[in-house]
Amino acid sequence: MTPELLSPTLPTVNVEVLRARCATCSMHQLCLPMGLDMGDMDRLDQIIGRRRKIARGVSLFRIGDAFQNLYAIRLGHFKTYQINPGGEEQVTGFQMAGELLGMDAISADRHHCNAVALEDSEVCEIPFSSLEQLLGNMPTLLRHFHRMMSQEITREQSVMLLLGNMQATQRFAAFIVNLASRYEARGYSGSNFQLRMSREEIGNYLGLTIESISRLLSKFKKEGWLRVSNREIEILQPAKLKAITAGTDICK
Amino acid sequence: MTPELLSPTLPTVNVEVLRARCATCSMHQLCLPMGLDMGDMDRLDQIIGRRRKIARGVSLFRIGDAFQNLYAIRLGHFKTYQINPGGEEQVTGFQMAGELLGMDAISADRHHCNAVALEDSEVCEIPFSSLEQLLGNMPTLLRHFHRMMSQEITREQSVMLLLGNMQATQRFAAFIVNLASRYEARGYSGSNFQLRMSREEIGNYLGLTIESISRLLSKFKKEGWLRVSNREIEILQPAKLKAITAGTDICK
DNA sequence: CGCAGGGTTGATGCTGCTCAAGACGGGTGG
DNA sequence: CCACCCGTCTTGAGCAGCATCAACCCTGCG
Repeated sequence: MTPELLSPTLPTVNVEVLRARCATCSMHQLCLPMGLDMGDMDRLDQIIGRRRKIARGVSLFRIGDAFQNLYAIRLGHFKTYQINPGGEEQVTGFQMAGELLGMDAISADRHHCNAVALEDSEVCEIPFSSLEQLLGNMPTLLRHFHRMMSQEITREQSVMLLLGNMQATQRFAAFIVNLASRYEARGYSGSNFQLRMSREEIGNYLGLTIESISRLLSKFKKEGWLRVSNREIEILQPAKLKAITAGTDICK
Repeated sequence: MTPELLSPTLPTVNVEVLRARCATCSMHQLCLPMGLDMGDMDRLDQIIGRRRKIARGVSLFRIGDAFQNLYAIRLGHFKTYQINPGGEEQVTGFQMAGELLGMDAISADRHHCNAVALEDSEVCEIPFSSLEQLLGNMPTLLRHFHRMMSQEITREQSVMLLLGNMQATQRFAAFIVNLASRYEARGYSGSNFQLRMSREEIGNYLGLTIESISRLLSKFKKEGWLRVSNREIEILQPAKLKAITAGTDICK
């Protein structure tokens, strides 16, 4: 692949593989290998299966699929959603690079949600049985894996809080603030970013309709808290948004 | 303690300790030791700390407490709740015997929610650092622990679904059906049981007010789906409740 | 140019919240 | 034993926040 990049004077190295090692991945400080030394990171690398490209709109896994792998997102964004018996979606989360997908499948050996790429993305396939073996021998990895699972639990608890007792304005502010902080943690701007999801997906996630999201965006724009253009977001008053999220500022 | 129970002709055995072993606990087929052989169960027993009694209304842990232990419920019921910045509670779950408390604290070494006994209860204290060491040497235990964490994730996802796109009637039916199935899994009646939580706690959990819960109970009674007397519940039409939960039956 | 998909805005209505009053049940003290 | 009280629960009336329905706009694309 792309052989023109390989100078003949250099030793032959498979570029794909090189690119794909944990040690050279920009997410290794957030992702599973966090805190591992080089030796351990190599051992982890060895069990990781394919690095797969997932095109926008394509499913990584679906409800009911047999559980084989966890997936670490290298690049891009995903949404996960469940289907209620009436056939309607419920978005349960938006995931970005450095996050792990599929942990809900461990309990029953089947996936409980669908995961779809919101844009062209890349993931690392982590065969769970191999990972579990490795965990037995690598306390640092074990610890970090538990932290990631636990993080998923606390993340969901905060969504429960959001859905259970916040008003629409507060929910939406919380959503924006949450995205901003996650981009910041990844070294991107926390004040300028693009929404990778549609209004409909946001509304579904927040337990609101698409119209409500649209109105909220208009209002946040009118109030001067945000600059909005299509899916482009600029946060103009981060403190205000945080205050609304916190409920300090009861502004409808 | 209770020396009158110890016949002088039998070898002296500490009754408290006997009572407290995993192997003799009625919950060992649901709880952490599930699937362990006797040897492994003994090793697990050895790391387990105190068996503590928690009186009704007393906190097992609070938000911000340093994380030391997970807790397995031997007996009784708990609720977990978060506090939003406005000081209001949001109940995030009700736990019963055989379930594990505290897994959300692994990620940050601090508890993220409060856990309060809904009635006089008993828990086993499981020092997490010891548990993690043990997990490295006991693949079966490791597997089951991951299943339990994953179960917590899927449980919360289904609450998100409930809060995100169900109507009040459906939420409440889902709540009752969920309780029933959990009692059944524990060998209790799935059609006759007592609510251990107040109307207010139910409402808070389901994102509804106490008045709504009260009205829903009255309605379910009037429709002949439930018999209700104070906190005593008898399910008269389980199929109906399941249909409402599933959304098959759009009955408001 | 026309179309499709996504987004915005307005008018109206319903579900569940708020506020208020009263009932019930269990516990306490006279 | 009754009177009283308190917390919990029930029921009713009115209201508001968000959903629903509908029309329209914008943008990209064939």
